[in-house]
Amino acid sequence: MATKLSKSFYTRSDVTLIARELLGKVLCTNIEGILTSGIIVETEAYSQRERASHAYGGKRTPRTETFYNDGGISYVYMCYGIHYLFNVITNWHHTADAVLIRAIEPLEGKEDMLLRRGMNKMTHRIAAGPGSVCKALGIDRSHNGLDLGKDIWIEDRSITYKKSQIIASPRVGVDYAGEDAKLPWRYRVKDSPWVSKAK
DNA sequence: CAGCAGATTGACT
DNA sequence: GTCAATCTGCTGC
Repeated sequence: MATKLSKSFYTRSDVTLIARELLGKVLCTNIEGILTSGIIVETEAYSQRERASHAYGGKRTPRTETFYNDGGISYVYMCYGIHYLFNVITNWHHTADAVLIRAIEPLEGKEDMLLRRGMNKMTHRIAAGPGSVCKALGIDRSHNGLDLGKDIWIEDRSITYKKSQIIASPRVGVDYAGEDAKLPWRYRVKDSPWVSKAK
């Protein structure tokens, strides 16, 4: 049984709750006629209340405009000039919260993921890490600010993890955020070989 | 308008 | 373990 998550899933106010609930959901893309999908096994929460977010303190710049929409749309941006990172905007249009998808376990379209990644056999690194996820699923800047539903969407296939299987830890790569860098807003599935390397 | 730093990755010493 | 790759958008002059 596969159901697309409804808008009301994303517009709730507790971004860390949404980040946790997204574990086990299935991220699907249909880009250039190629269907690929995978179970979300690692996420991070970002809120305008803390400095690690681009939209900290409600800051508005051309790049963060996407945050100020209702939940349920995509936020894709380029980092280090090389990698795309895929986020889901949550909360309502006055609050700039988002969940970063960091790792998936491939389901459909594995061959195409390998092709996009330039790999010839399936390894646990195929979509471990936010840049890798985007590359494997074919997500790029043109998918920024889209409603989740047509090219990119998330399904509930009744996969759930127990609380004891979900590990919360500090986020990586956000040291510049000072004290906020210590918030345990990174969530991953315990013992999953598909998550990115823990630091 | 120039300079800089970044929610990363993968190749190399 | 260390470091370069490479582009966008923000900050400051």
